[in-house]
Amino acid sequence: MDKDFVKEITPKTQDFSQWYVDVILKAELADYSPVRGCMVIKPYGYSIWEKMQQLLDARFKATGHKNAYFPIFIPESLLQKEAEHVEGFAPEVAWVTHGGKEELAERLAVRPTSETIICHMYSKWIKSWRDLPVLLNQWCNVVRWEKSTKPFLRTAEFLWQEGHTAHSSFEEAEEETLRMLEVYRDFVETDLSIPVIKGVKSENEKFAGALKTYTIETLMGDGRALQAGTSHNLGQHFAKAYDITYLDKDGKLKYVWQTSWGVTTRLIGAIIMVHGDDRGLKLPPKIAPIQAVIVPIMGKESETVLNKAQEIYSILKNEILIELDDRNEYTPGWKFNEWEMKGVPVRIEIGPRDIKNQQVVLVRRDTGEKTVVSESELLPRLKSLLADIQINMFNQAKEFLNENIREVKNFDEFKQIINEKRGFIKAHWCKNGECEQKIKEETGATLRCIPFSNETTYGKCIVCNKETDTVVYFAKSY
RNA sequence: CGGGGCAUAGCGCAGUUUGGUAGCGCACAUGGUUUGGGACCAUGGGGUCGGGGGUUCGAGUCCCUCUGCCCCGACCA
Repeated sequence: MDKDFVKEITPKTQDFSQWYVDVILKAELADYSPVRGCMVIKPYGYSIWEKMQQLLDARFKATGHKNAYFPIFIPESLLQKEAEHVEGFAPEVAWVTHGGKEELAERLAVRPTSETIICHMYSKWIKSWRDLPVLLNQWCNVVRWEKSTKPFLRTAEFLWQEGHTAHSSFEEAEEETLRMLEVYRDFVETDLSIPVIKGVKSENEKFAGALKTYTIETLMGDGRALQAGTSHNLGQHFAKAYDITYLDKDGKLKYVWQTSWGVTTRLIGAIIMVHGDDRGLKLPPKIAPIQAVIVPIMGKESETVLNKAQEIYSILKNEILIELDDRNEYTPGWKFNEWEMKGVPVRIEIGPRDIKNQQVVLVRRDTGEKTVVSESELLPRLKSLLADIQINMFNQAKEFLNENIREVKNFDEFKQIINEKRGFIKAHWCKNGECEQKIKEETGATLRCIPFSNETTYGKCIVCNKETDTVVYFAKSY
């Protein structure tokens, strides 16, 4: 029961990167396109994104945000107003220089992110303290001319949501930044079953133009970290560059305080790399476009079996996301493999034997465990099974994360673990950028985040030996 | 952008050393038998051998060049 059922997928342990690409192609999540660095998200992959959109959008609405849409093109002059921001994004901006045959008077950037154009509009819209806060979100595509790409994790064009808010005080902006980080944590942990580490980015790693960047960091199956979502407190950097001012209650003209936050289709890559196994994708029920699939085992009594399968399908379809695989050209075994590859959380088998006993067989994708359930109890059992899978997948991933967080006391130990085991390394750090840089240069690991924590432990910076109370996470990352 | 590898049917490959009729497995189509972990038989369709240029009577094969993809670094969600 454990291996060799799916020959088309390279085993994870043999070549993790190849395994990842195999799963994407075999599960029909995406395909390569004729455009360098750009992929096609196929219907099955896109339906996962649609579920993410639903689940996140509901949370954004619940926290008072409204959706809007801003242009994909940004005039060069507008992009250049915030110095740090331009410098950060300049190397990966795509430019439109012509409209038809006419050369444009001013080049247009294809948005790498929308702070600049949104800030331009905010400066027109915001006049009074009564206009604040502004709480907007945009679902769109962005383009970053990346040098090396990988499906979902890093593509030249990708889909995301970007929240952009404006507030009347630092405290309020900070509160919003942390609120949305918590929304992301809740979404990723509850709905995607992926445990995260919440924290703040170092000065070197923060978003270009931000005051502070908060992050949720996750760990992939090969021991590399992945930034799963970020929330930025932009301070007044953009407000000053784009002249976003309002007249406050006290009659004084003041700059607004801003935030921005985003998650992307990269999260689909995270689901694959955190949960997937040698048989393919494994989807947490809450994000699965198909939560259960009915595979009828037809044989000689095909009509009876199919009728029963259809009857069960029509009852369940109002309750969960379910599909009936009544294709006659494939054998049950073939279908089992196919749906496992696609990560469907539960398979329902119905065959002649089951009909005789008024039962069905439930098989869970996360553990492979089979249970026989009487037909009358099917719905409640199925619902509790889905809930159980959701939690079990989180627990499995959490266990893996915990096993792969290692605390080190010195740089030698650090290097050894990065080379042999990867994962997150917890270490004391003196908050000096040079020590951080040295670690990056000598090991390839970066400072992923400074975790939120109420405990303070004193120790020595693993690079310079200076006494410090700060413990941070390092890892090799995607 | 540096280092390495690969490119022949939808996919995986052989053929390249030694130039001489484009092959195999899977997938696909049709018909039949099957169906509780990738069934079988029969018949059939599908190729500018990644693109361009060159050498040659003749190039998948030799030479030059461009492009794409994968892996490892640097840069990034």
